Amino acid sequence: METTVTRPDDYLRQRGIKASFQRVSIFDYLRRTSEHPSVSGIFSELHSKIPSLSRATVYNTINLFLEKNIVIPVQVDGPEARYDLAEPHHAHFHCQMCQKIYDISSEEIPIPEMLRDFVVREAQLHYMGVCPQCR
Amino acid sequence: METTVTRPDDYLRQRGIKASFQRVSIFDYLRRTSEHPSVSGIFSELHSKIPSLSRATVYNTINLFLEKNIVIPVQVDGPEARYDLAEPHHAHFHCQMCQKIYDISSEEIPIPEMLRDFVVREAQLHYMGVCPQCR
DNA sequence: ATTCTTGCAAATCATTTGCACTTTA
DNA sequence: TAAAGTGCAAATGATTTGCAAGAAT
Repeated sequence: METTVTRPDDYLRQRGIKASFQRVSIFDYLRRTSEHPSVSGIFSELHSKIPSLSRATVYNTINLFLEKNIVIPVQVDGPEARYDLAEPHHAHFHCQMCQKIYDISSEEIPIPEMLRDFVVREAQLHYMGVCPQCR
Repeated sequence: METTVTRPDDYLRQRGIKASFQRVSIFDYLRRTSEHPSVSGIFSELHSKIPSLSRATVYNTINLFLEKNIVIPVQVDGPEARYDLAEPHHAHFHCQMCQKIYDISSEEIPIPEMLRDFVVREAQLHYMGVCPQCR
């Protein structure tokens, strides 16, 4: 049995996004990393590969990805927003000491009866506290 | 049977916080409102009652409350952070059109086995999408 | 009297914007 | 080649900081 993984550029084009080198690189990095990076994080990572890369482009791209529901903001108490690829029913643990964000495997998140008349696009389960390394 | 509600100033003192007029007012407003306000929201609301109030004081107070786990940041994709009183196992729905945040009554949120060695201070269940008024 | 809090103004930092240039389809 | 994306630098807006004056114990 063979698994076919959609190529990043096709994935973007399927969503009506022109697959520029910068956008593909950013999407690709988000796919590979588990850092849940901020814009600065993405910028510093890719700046070495793409020296001409500008912060504004990273902001533009992230905003585009947010619009198209390709990424979601991850809850952090801090000055910079941090992002993750949008995968429905995804849980996170945010360490309040070291600011690291862990992915948590969780069962399906239930949609309460109360949200009957709402369009629910995303459900995030978010834990906060102190991770084992910081205790 | 009589219900005793802790007075705001006692609640703060119990947590080692001096109960200044500004702090009590801010805490009190967070208790009364269901706006999940930003710092500007708090400031505009209280500015009429306390004309001398400064934005810096609201920031100081919110940061103090965050440290003491009295408030939590609520996930919003937008420029300003928004806050709510910390009540464990609390769910929110964030409307991506009108930016309103609804409180959702939800069952106890389970703590996954995977977080055995973590100190979990808060668990938030966060839904995003479009509310009935904006559909 | 000492210590902590407030309020102002200036400083900082994240994010957005305008515009000339470059790339993609 | 037309339409859309990029990069720079300046602008904006949220948050933080330094410090003098004020309040609490």
